[in-house]
Amino acid sequence: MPKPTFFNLPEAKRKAFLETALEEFAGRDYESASISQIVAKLKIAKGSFYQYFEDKRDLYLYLIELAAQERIRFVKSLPPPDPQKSFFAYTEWLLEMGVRFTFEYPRLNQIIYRAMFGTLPFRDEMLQRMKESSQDYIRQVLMQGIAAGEIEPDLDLELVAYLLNLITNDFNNFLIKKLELDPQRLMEGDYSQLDLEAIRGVFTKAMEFVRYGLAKRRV
Amino acid sequence: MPKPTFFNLPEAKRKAFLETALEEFAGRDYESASISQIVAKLKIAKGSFYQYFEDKRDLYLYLIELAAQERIRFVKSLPPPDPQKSFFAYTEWLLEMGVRFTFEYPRLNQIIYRAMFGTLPFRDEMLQRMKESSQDYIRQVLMQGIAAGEIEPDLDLELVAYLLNLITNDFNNFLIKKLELDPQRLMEGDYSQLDLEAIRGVFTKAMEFVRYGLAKRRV
DNA sequence: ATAGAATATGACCAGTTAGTCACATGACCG
DNA sequence: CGGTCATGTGACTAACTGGTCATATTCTAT
Repeated sequence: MPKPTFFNLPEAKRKAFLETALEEFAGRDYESASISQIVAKLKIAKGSFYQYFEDKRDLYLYLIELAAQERIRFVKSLPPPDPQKSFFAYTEWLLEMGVRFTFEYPRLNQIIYRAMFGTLPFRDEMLQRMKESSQDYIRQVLMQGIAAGEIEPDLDLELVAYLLNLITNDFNNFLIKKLELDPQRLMEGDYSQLDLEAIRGVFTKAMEFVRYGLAKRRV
Repeated sequence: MPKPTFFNLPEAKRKAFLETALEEFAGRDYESASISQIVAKLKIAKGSFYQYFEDKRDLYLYLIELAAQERIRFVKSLPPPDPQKSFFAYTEWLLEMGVRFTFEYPRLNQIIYRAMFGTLPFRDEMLQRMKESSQDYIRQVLMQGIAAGEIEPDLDLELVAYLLNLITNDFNNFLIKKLELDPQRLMEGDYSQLDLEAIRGVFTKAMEFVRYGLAKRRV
C-alpha cells in the first residue's frame, strides 16, 4: 500500500505520477520496469518516490489493484443488454466491453494482462489484489445461462470460464492482427483507424464459435 | 546465428550450454534474462560467450528457433489418429500433443509461449524464425475438416485458428490449476503427480466445448 | 619442434538498477 | 516570530548488466 504521503499529494501531481508509472509498467515486465525512469520522466527526486511507496513491488501491486478496480468499474458503468433476453447477447456484450476497455485504457489493460499471463516474482500477493476476478464473474454468468436453459448443463464450468476469460483477454490481440491496426497508434490514443462495423463483425463471428463450436450446424 | 565456434564445440559442452541458456530464458523475460548468470552457472568466462554468439539477442533468437523446431519435430514424431476418421479426434490429438510437449519440454514450451505472448524488443525477427507456426498448421487442419464436411464452412478460419492456437498454448496453465499440480515439480521433471485419466477427462470436456460450443445441445 | 590458428580468459568499461540518508525546503500553527 | 512536522532532494552505495579486448592457453598440421 502507498504511504499516506502519496494520498496527501495534490491531485494533479498524484495523477501525473500514476500516469507515468502506468506507462512504465504497461510497457515492460516487472523486472525491467524502472523506478529510475519513472522519477526521471516526472523530474522528481528518487527520494520522493520512497516517500510515496515502500518499494517497487508496493507500487506494482497498487497499480494492479487500481487497474483491476478500474476495469470492473468500466464494465459496470454501461448497462448490459436485457439480461433476461439472451445469455449469448450478454456474453457478446461482455466480450465487447473487454475490447472497449482495451481501447480506452490500453495501459491499464496491459497491466492486467501482464499480471494474469506474465511471469511474476509474487503471483500470490497479486492474485489477492485482484479479488473480483473476471473469471469468477464469467462463471456466475454461465450459471445464469444454465438456469435459463440456454447453456448445455453438462459443461465443465471451471474449464469453460477459463477459456472464455482467456479469449476475452486476448481478443484485442486478434483484432489488431485481423484488422491490421497499428498498436503503437492505439497506445497513443489514436482511434481514427477503428472501423466499428468491422469490429462488430468479428465479434459476431467469435460468438458463433463460442455458441455452436466448430461442428457443422444441423439445419 | 551462432558463430562457427559454437558448432565446433564438443557436444557435451554445447548441450550443457544450451541447457543452461534455455533454463535462463525460460524463467525470465528477454530483458531480465542474464548472460552474466549463464556464464556464471557454466563456470566459463564471459568472453567465451561472445566467441559463440554475436550478442544476447543472437542467442535468444537461436533458442526460439530451436524450440520451435523441436516442437514441430515432437508433434510429427508420434502418429496421429487416422486423419480420415474424424477431424475432431485429430484436433483433440493435437491438443494432447501440445500438452505432452509442455510436460516433456517445459523450458522449450516456456520459450515459445513467451515469444508468442510476451513483450519482445524485436517481434519481427522472432516471427521469421518461427516460420512454420502452429497457427498456420491449425488453419490447414481446419480446411481439411471443412472439406470433409465436418466443420461449419461459414466460420472465419483466421479467427478460429487464432482461438484454437490460443487455447492449445494456454491449456496446460488450466490443467495445472484444475488438477492442482505443482508447477515447480513439473519444471524439474517430476511427473509423479500426473493423473493421465484425469487429464484425458479434461481434454474431452475441452473438445466438447470446441466442438459444440456453449449452446444447449439439441437432442 | 614449431608456427599459426582456434579457443578460453577475466579484468575492465560504461551503463544501469533499487534503495538510503543527511539535509533542505515548505506549510501550518501558536 | 519560532517551532514542528510533512514533504522534497540528489548524491551516494552496492550490485548488477551487456559487451570488449589484450593476453593466455590449447589444438592442429607440418
